[in-house]
Amino acid sequence: MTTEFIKNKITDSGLKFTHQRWVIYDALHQADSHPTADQVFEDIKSANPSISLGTVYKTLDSFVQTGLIQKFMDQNGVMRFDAIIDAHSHLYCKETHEIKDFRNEELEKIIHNFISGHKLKDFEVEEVSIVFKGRKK
Amino acid sequence: MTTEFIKNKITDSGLKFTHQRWVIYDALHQADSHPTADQVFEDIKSANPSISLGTVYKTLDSFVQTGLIQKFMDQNGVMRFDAIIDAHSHLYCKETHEIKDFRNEELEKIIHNFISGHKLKDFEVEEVSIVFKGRKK
DNA sequence: TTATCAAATAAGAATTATTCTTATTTAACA
DNA sequence: TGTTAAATAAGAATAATTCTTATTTGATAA
Ligand SMILES: [Mn+2]
Ligand SMILES: [Mn+2]
Ligand SMILES: [Zn+2]
Ligand SMILES: [Zn+2]
Repeated sequence: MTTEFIKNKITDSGLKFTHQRWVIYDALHQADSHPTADQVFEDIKSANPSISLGTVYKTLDSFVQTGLIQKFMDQNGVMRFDAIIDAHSHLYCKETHEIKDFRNEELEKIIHNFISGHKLKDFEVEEVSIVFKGRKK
Repeated sequence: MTTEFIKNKITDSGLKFTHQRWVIYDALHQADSHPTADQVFEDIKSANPSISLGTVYKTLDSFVQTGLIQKFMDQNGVMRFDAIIDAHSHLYCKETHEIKDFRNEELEKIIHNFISGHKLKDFEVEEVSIVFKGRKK
């Protein structure tokens, strides 16, 4: 993922291109876990000593608003950010609080079929969140 | 659900029976939504003016510890409590933040089968959380 | 029934992830 | 290169939850 590619991602979504936005997007994209705002901040602050945590929050949130990234709450009430935007599930480890992606087409298809076949008359489903909770071994 | 029945639930789980525990369990059980600790507190405080919010938190948590109730995080990072302990899914309204139960045996069976058929070698699944996010109409 | 004591509660302080406010800086564009 | 709206840094404010401690209470046994 080149600097130019990231720059285009950001400008295409209608946001000004800034150093902070580049660094934050890059850090999130390279993270294999699903970092919190604070973890992103820790990742980048040694190389960017003047960056502020408030900016990390605000920037991540504008990325969410423009559809560049996703966010969701974890079991501890902390926001987690995800550079992957297409439908996928998560494995949550109750011990380490790590969250790993679980991509499985069959599961996505099963759920999609289930929703199509069970239209609820008083609720419009927009997205489905599936979290497998347990512990890694 | 009689007072005696609630009392037995509480004492059978190894907890002392107290007025606060009775009132809190009763309030949660009567709630059709999935109330927050603060909502439970609001529900009961006019009839129990000396009860404290800290007690509501602590009591709900000991109910969770003994398996009497469940709890989970909502999308806003607020704990929600659920008197229903068997497996079921939830509908989350993005507008009102209401959470409704969605009980569907077919879905539970589909998910159960999926897990049995896809044992992950480095992760032990203990529970599955399925939330349909959208809006009520 | 009454005394005992571990457990539960009330009150308020502390914690912490997140949001808000405001002065300063900067990217985009004319 | 100057203008300006938007972005940022810094720190204060917020709010759900947890923690601390003094007081009260439920369960048990004398
Ligand atoms: Mn919070
Ligand atoms: Mn919190
Ligand atoms: Zn993910
Ligand atoms: Zn429920």
